Amino acid sequence: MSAPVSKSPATLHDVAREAGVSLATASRSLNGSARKVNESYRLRVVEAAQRLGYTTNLFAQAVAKGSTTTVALIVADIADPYFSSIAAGVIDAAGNENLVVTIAVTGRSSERELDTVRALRGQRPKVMILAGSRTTGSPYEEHLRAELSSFEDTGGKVAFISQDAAPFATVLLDNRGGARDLAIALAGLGYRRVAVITGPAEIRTAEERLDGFRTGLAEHGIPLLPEQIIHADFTREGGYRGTQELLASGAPVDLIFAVNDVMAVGVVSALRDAGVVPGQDIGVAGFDDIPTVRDITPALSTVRIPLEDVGRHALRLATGTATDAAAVQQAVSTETIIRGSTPPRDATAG
Amino acid sequence: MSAPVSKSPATLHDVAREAGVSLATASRSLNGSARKVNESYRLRVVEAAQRLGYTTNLFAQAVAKGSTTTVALIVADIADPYFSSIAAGVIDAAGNENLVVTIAVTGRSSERELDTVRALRGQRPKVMILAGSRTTGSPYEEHLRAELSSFEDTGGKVAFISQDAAPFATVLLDNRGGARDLAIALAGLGYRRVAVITGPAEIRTAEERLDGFRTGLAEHGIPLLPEQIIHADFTREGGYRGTQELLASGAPVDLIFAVNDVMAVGVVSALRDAGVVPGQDIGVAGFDDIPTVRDITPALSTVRIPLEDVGRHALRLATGTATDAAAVQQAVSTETIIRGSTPPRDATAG
DNA sequence: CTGTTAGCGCATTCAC
DNA sequence: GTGAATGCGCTAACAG
Repeated sequence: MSAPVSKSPATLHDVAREAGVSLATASRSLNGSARKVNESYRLRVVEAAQRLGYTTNLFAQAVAKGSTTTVALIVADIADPYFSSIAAGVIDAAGNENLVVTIAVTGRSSERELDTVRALRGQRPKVMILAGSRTTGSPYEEHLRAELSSFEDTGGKVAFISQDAAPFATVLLDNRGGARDLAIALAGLGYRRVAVITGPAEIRTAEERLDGFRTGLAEHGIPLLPEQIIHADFTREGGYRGTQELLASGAPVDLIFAVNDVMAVGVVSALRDAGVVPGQDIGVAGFDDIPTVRDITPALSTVRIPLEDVGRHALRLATGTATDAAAVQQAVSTETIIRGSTPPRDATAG
Repeated sequence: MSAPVSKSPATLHDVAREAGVSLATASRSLNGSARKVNESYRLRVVEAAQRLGYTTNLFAQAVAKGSTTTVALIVADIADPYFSSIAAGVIDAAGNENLVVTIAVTGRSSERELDTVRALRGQRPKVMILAGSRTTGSPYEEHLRAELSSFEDTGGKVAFISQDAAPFATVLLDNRGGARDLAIALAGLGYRRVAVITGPAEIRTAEERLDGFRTGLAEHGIPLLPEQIIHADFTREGGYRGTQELLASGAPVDLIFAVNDVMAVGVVSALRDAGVVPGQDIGVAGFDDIPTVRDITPALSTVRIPLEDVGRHALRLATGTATDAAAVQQAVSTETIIRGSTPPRDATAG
C-alpha cells in the first residue's frame, strides 16, 4: 500500500482554471492590486480558491513583487523575559501591518550575531530589528555595521533597540538617566554603602547603567569605588555568583544594584541562600521591570522600561508607521519603581 | 541633493557576470547541489559574490526548488516563560538544520489560531509546530484539523506539543501522570485538605492535570470535591484572583495546586498579599518548572518538564531528524520536584 | 564539468 | 475591464 501521494498546494493557475478566468484576473481579485475587476468574476475566483484550499504563495509573491512581508528580529536569548517581552511587542505590532516575524537568537555572541544577520538577509526581510545590547570593542561590530548598511542600501530598514547606533534608527533606552534616577531615589532612602553587580565590560547597556548609577550616587556624595563593582555574566547565574563573590569579600554593604532584573533575581536568591535577608539586611535593586520581579520576595525595586511598547515602537520606527515621522530615534521614558526590596534604610537598619 | 538611490540586492546573475561564468555554474558553486564544479571557477564565483555582497535570495530559491527552509511556530503568548522556553528549544534545533523559524502568537484564541495557521500556510513552511494547548469543544478545532490535514497533504508537516492530536505528530506531555505523581508525593508529605486552581474548562492541559491530580489524591483516599476546584484564567492573574476567591470562601485548606507554574506564582503572591505565609500556612505547588519558580519564596514545588528539550523534540519529530524514526509520538518524561513551598505537613502544621 | 533553456508561482505591462 | 505575454531570482534537467 502506497502512502498518500502528497499533492502540491493549489496554485493561482489552478484557481484561474477552476474559475474559468485568466491568471491575471485571478491574481487581481485575490491579492490587492488596484482592484478593478468585475464583482461577479471576483466572486467566482474567490469561491474557486476556497474550494481548492488555495493560499497565496508568499514566496512567489515576494519574488514577483520584489518585496517581502517579513521582519527579522534578532535577540540574545528568547527565553530571557527581557527579550521575550520585546518580542511580544514586535509580533503584536507586526500583526497589525500584516507582517510575519522571524526570530533568531545570538546567545550574546557578536560573531553569531553577524552570522545571523548575514543569513537573515537571504530572507530579504523588509526590516531587521536588533534587540541585543551593543558591545564595544568587538571586531565584529564594524562588519556588522557594514552588513547592515549594505542591507539598507538594498532597500532594507534596520532598527536597533538600546543605545544609539547611528546611522540606524534606534529605540533609545535611557539607561543612564534611569539608573541615575534610581540611585538618587535609593540614596534618598538612606542607602550609603552600595555595591554594583554589573555585566561584562564590553556590554554597553551594562556600562551605561553603571555609569548613570554612579552619577546619581555622586550627587548625594556617595562614592562608588572599583572594589564595590563586580563584573559577572549578564544572566541570573551571573547575579548569583557575583553576589557570592561580594559576600565572600566581606565588604560592608547595605545595597546591591544589579544592572538588570534577571541578574537581580540571582542576587536575591544568592543572598537568601547565604542566610542574608534581602530587603532587610541588604537592599536590592534591578533594572528593566520584567514581570517576575513583582513576584519574588521581597518585590524588587527597579527601573521600569515598557518592554512591549519598546518592541512595538521598534517595528513602527522601522516600517515608518511611527507617528513622529521625522524621528529616527525614539527615546523611551523610564520610571523608578521602589518596592519592598529597598525599604527606607533608617527605618530598617539596626 | 537626492537621497542615495536604493540599489536592489545583487542577483546571482550579477555574480555570474562578474565572475565570467554561467548562471548555472554560479548557482552550483554558491548553493549546494551535487557539487562538481572546478575549484578555480568556484573560487572566482565566491569572490565575485563576496565583492558584490551577494546573498542568496531564499524566496526565489524556495520558489524554484518548491520547498522552503522555514518552520512556523505558533504559541499562545511568547512572553510566557513556558512558551518562550519551548521557543528557545525550537530555534536552537532549527538552527542546526539551517531552518529559520517564524513565530506567531494566538493569545489563546482558537479563532486566531485558525487564522494564524491559514496565514502561515502562505509561507509554505516545511513544518508547523503548534505549542498552545488544545481546547475541547471549540468550533474552530475541526476547521483547524482540516486546515492542517490539507497542509500535510500538500507536503507540509505538523507537530503538536501537548496532548495527542492524531493523526499529527505529537510531543506528548504526560500531564496526567505528572500530576498524579505530584499528588502522591504531596499526600505523602501529609497534605490532606487540598484545593486546585485550574484553568478554563476547555483547556485540555488544565483538565488533564486536574484529573491526574485527583487520581493521585484518590490513591491516598483524599477526596477532591467540586467546591475545592476553582476555575480561573490560565495566567498569573488567574492564579492570583483564584486564590483570592478561595480565601474568601473560607474553605480550610492546607495545600493549593495550581495547574501551571505561572498561575502558581500568582497564587503565592496572592497568599502573601492576604497575609498568609505560603509554604508555612498553606503549601503551594505548580506544574512546568519554569525558570522563575526557583527564585520566588518559597521555591515552588512543581512537576518538571524539560521545556527546551520539548521544543527541540518537536522540531526533530517534524523534520524527521528524530532518532526514533518510527515514532510519531514522543512522550516526554516528567519529574516531581519538591521544594520549600510544600514542606512536610506534620512538621509545620500547627 | 559547464553552459543553455525551461520552468517555479505570481504580478504586471501591454494589447484587445 | 480582461487576457496574453514577460519577468522576478533561482534551480534543474538538458545538451555540449
